[in-house]
Amino acid sequence: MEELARPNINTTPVELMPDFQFALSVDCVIFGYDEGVLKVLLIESDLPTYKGQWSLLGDLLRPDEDLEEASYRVLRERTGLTDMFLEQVKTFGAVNRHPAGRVLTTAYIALVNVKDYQLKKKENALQWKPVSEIQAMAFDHRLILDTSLTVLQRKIQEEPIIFNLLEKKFSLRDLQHVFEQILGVEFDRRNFRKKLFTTGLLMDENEMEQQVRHRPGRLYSFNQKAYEQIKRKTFVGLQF
Amino acid sequence: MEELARPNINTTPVELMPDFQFALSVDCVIFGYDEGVLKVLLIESDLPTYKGQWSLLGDLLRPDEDLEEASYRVLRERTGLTDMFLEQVKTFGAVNRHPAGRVLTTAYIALVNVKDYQLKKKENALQWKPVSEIQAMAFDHRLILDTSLTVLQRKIQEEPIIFNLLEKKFSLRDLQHVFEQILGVEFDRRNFRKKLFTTGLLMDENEMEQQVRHRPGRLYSFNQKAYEQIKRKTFVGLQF
DNA sequence: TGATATAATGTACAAAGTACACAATTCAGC
DNA sequence: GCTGAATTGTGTACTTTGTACATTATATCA
Repeated sequence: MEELARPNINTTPVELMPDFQFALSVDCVIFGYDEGVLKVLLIESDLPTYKGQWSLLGDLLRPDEDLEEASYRVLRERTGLTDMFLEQVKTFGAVNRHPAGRVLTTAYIALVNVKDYQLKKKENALQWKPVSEIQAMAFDHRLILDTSLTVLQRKIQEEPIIFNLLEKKFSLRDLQHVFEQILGVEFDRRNFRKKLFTTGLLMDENEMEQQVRHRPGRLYSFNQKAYEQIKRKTFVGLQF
Repeated sequence: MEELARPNINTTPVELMPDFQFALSVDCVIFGYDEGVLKVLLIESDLPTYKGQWSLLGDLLRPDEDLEEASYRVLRERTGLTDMFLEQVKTFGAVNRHPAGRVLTTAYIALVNVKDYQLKKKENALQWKPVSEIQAMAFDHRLILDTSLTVLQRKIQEEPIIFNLLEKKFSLRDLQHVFEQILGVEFDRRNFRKKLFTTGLLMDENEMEQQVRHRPGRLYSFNQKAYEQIKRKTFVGLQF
């Protein structure tokens, strides 16, 4: 029971000025699915310590800005996209994680459809890198990426967020391949279709794939309304 | 694409001094299971804004301290406990969440066995409150509590962390009741037993309950070694 | 028109989840 | 020492979900 008499921020009025000595940043782990491969959007760092290494897209939090707002801003400034799926993952607070001083960072996962986003030529330092090919990264960004990928793997099994990686209309083959890429497993095609159809979350668009060099498949879209109705019945069960 | 030329913390060497103007805190949502009820350890606030309202246990992050370390320190200082289950939940960063200035807070969930912890008389502002009876709280702590409870509900279904709330040796009745308290559902007793036994995570202690006014039940403990071996086979399946 | 690539479909079996009832044991109170 | 109250411990039939697996159909390309 050390230091119990010390003024506490939650219980005692204190002058905080000497405590305002941290910087905060947000880092966005922007996932995209492109040509059958899970990729993440990275940028080359110019910091002396990490010259030429890949880094996540992030920026400092501003004094008048919510954390959520900051992550949206980074996404918007870097990709031009708005309205993408974005969710907080974790805050990384190791003392020496940033060479400029005590900077803590809150990581966000974003899921974007790479077809909605064309890389600007001016931003040639930005690159979609296949997740499986990424080696070392600047700062603790490799740890952040690994953590985010684990969270993504869990979340796509619990909520139908994976559709954010695909175009509005998609084939079941595409859908299955995204799952397989992210989870690192393979599904039986017939069982996968059966499972997905029984969720009731797929809406038949009555259209076929175009310009494929094989028999075209039907196109489906995510039925948001059906999901809103289903999701109230929260699942309870033990699975460890 | 606003402000792309602006120096960026991840890519460009910048002088950060003017950006170090945030304070950080950790807040611990300390759950305990006591006499059949899920409780959380709270403290009364003395801040003028929240006089007399209940608040989570938290403290300011120190300049030389990892986030994790800070949350362990709060737990240790307040409860005298070490080695409890502790896990980060989320960081709350609304601009006006703290009256003293721009203070962001990272919430941690802790699971403790209340039998290990006896409230000190000096700390009479501390109290175990049944989660179901908590109304308004100081700051955004009600939001933090609600978020943490949701996370706890998810996590106890995915990992065998619930044993942290019980004594080393427990009856299946106790175990079932903790699950039911946290999840807000009721299980069939026979099916619950069957399910738990087939996990292979219960070790029969060959002891019986003492001093109960009914037929005593067998006591079990959590088999950590069995879990270490099982958990490699990560489960894959869709359940939305 | 033949080769290649993938779509679409169903069934049998195994595993897991669910619903449900009765005898046995301990203590408390008389 | 008997009775009532509370709870333990156990099994089976049924339903639902998951899994393994092969054939025909349709489009493009050469």
